[in-house]
Amino acid sequence: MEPLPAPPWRKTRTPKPVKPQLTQDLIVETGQRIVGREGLDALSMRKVAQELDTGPASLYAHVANKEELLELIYERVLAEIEVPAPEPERWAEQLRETVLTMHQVLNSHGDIGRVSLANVPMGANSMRLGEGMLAIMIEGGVPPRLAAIAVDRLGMLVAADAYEGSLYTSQQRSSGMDVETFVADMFTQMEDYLRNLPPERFPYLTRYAAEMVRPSGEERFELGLDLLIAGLAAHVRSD
Amino acid sequence: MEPLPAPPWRKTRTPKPVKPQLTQDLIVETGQRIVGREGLDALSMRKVAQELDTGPASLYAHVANKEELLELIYERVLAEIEVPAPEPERWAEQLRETVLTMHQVLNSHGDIGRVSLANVPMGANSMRLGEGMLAIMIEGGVPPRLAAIAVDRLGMLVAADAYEGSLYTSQQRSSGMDVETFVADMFTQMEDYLRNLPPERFPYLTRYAAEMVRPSGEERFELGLDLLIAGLAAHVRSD
DNA sequence: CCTCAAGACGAACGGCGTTCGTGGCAAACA
DNA sequence: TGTTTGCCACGAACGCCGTTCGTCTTGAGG
Repeated sequence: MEPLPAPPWRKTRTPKPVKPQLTQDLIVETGQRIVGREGLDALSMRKVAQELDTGPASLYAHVANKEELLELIYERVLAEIEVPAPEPERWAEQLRETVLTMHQVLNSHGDIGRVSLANVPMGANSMRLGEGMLAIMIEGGVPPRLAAIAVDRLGMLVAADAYEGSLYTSQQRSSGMDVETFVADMFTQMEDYLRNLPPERFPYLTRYAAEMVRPSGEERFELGLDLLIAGLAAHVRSD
Repeated sequence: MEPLPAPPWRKTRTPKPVKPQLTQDLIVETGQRIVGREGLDALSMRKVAQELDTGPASLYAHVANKEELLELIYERVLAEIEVPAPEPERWAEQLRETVLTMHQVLNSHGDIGRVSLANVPMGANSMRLGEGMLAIMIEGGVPPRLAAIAVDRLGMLVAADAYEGSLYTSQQRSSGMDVETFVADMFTQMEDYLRNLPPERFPYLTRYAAEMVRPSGEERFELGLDLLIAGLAAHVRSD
């Protein structure tokens, strides 16, 4: 049945407010919500469009392509992170806290951190964070050449960790189990696998299976971070 | 025109050797060749099949899915890497050399190293390398708990670096320029970008733009590696 | 009231990983 | 030797994906 033409005496109220106008902000926000809820791999232009009750082609008026959308989401998340003003005596702690905050904020938005591995981020907030870490290290006495590369390596550490973390969450998501039993299951499986390797070829792996498998993602990250900072610290006194 | 039936007096020689029988090895080798030539993103099941003069469905008799194919290629490349028997006095140098060899071998096969970021590798050669590094560190006096996590972090470092490297090569590939001019161009562009940031908000980035941009991928990798090893070394004496 | 640029969007293109069902062939069995 | 049986090859298709083209709508400026 075809819709009748509206009676002319009824004021045709504009049906606009039902569908809030499409803007870049709205698109980025929607993308961020999807990544946070279902992970980076689940983000597609089509899904963003669907969530906004439109077709995928409509997005391209506000966003150049998927890559740009990802960078915009990434930048939006980075905005949550603050960097302290340098206190030279406390440079190591400040650096540690800053990177841990990055790690924590990024991981609280799914695996969005992976983005900085696929594109070299150049947005305002990436620059702000880079500037902040560089300042902390240089004021703390880290040689500038070292500090510059350290910024790069620390960013990589955070990003790679987000990637690794995304593996487990995606596997867990598709397994249907709740997080705790899944993690427990996986741990015991991997530990068993290592422990049952042929001990004559793998004496160390079989012996230290627990040490390989047990530490949580957070412990691993902190330890890797501390190793890096310790390495930096070794260059402060002698220079 | 339909082919005539072959005259019965001609010995019908089996046309087999023209198309060497499909095996897993052949598939993996072909995949490895494609990754080495065009990069990981260019590898598709369809392309492998095409290179073998068949359809994509044929591959699934020998390989469970794309992920398994990637792991098999990765394992095949790892086979080229040897790990030395531990000499406790030289643990740091041995570790450094081993990781550098990993980095170098993996990078000589395109960006195949990225695979270990997307799946936790569990193949024979991954185990062999893990065992080797663990042995070197523990015999050198690194506390086992630390050594176990270090294996993980070092693997991540190599993988993430392969990922980062793949960005530049893919961009360079699509730009059509030769490697050197592309790298030179990109360096000056990034350095200019950093140097021309508003200096009151970014005093350090503008001042140390050269230090941020100049070091080559190889220098960055070695430096990050050395920082990690230095961090490890700090734990050897005191334990 | 007309013009015209910009946003919205349906449809389609070419690609992807994977599955289904069929067909043929060679080895195992009778 | 004749028959069965199980495996491998493969064409076709499904349901995704990012992106583009051309058309339509709409609202602001002249």
